[in-house]
Amino acid sequence: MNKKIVIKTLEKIALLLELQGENPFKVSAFRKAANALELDERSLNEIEDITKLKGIGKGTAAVIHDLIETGQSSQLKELEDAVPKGLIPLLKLPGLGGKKLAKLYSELGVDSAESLKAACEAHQVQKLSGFGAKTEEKIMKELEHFGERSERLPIWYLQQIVAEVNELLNRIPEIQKFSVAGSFRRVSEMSKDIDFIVATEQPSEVKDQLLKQLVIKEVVAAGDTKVSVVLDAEDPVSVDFRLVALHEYATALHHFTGSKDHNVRMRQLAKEQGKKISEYGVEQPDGSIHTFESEEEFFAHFDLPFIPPTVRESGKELERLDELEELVSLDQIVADLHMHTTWSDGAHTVKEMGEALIQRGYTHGVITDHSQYLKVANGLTPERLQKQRIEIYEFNEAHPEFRLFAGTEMDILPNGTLDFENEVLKELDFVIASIHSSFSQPQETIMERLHTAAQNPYVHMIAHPTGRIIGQREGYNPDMPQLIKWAAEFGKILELNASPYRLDLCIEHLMMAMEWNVPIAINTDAHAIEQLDVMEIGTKYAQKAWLKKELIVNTWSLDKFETFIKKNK
DNA sequence: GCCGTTTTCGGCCCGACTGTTTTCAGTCG
Repeated sequence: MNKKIVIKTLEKIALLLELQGENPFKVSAFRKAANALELDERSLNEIEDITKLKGIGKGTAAVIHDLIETGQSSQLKELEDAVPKGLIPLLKLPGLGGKKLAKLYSELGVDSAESLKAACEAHQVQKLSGFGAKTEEKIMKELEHFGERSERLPIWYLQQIVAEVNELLNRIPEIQKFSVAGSFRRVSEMSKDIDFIVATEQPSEVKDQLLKQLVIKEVVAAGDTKVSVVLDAEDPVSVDFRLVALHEYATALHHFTGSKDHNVRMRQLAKEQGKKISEYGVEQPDGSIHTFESEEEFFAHFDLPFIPPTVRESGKELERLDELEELVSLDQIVADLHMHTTWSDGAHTVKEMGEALIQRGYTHGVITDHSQYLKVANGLTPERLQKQRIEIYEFNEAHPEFRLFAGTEMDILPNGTLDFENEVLKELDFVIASIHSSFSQPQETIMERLHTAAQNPYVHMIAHPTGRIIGQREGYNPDMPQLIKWAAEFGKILELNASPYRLDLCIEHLMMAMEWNVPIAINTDAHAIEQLDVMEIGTKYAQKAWLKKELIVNTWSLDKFETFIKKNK
């Protein structure tokens, strides 16, 4: 039995229980069980007693055994019979959870977006207890955009899918080389599908393996050059696999990485030289087909430097070749200025995070746990902050080759004040100010809050300045041109939060910040060591905005950084 | 449903927010 299927089954049961309005703790028990399995590195066969795993008890173990023995879960089947399929996507409507949907279903027979809409239009919904006219109105409004929602999927969601597929492709011995392509490779915020280029001499064997090992909802095409499927994930994802010969790999990768406009521009350029580009190679004036070992060689064939996928967008990049060298790349990053530890809501200790930074070859970093206001995140009081500082300085004594700074991610409170007094802030090496609450205040109020932070002499940086979550929420809608001007005026850093959930600032605002010479810090906001990896996404995203590396604070040397953070003291 | 124990039942993160209510349930992060 495939462990993935077990995990998915437990998660599906949780979802359906939720829709029945079940006890939320029971629902989360199934999710926890799924999570426990996911976190355990062993395969199902290697786990002797599954109930020994924290989070798996009698009930969930029974589901798992049922699944292993019979190949299916009777509990899931029962639930699927009891809960209409059309209700599942409705859980995504903001304001509708399991209980409300359960009520809509049992009282009004709502079982799909269509029937929900009809019930709203007939003003049936507002008659239910717990519902009112406002709720009904809100549901109707949300339903308008409902269909469009899943057409494009956010990078943070696709990232997990890509990681899983990568792992699978790695395990197929007939595959010589592979890479993700398409807009995901270009680090787009949203993509409608995922493309993979696979080099192999045995396409039909690879095809069979793919069809066998992927968790597939629908097979769209299954030939020897292209396998196209819809994966059965939480949000179904279209994935195309292009199977090519090794010598075609570079041109295929380039072709399917796009963008369309970039390819058009490249083909124009080729035509001027009497050549023709296709996914299979470059046709020379004499009709012969030229192929390449790598994309670098491909570009060199046209006397071009390597153009990173991230900037292959409008075609205009071919006129900005001299700027390519100024773009930031991961190996120039020497610091991470925003991360959490077990002192607040992080998973690893100060020591563990610090050592992880050293291992990445960084020269310095800042520990920035949450401040006292954020009680759910176990935010630090001034007293705990002081204790933490001792731990940080002890770390520095033990690691003279590296420098860890003591910082905070301090909340900008809803009432416009800061979570710490200046007395507290001035003891810290680095101060981040962030908004985590009352997103729906009017812009004017939000800007007053941000202004307080921007003009405070002890604040160094504003983190995730808009508060957006890609594809999920807009954030608190600050007046960004104004905030950027303040940052320039008061000498503050603005963050490019590298988490794929955020990528905040966005490209447009990064470009604006660059015009104003505002320094940008690309930070992971890591809550665990593994999340330090998102620095790669962050630097690639910075490339998309053509951000010049001298403006990027974490390419600065330790000396330069230290001079900058001390200048206000 | 799981866990842990002051060992078989109460807590599970918990507080803000919203839209209902008229003291609170459901949702959300």
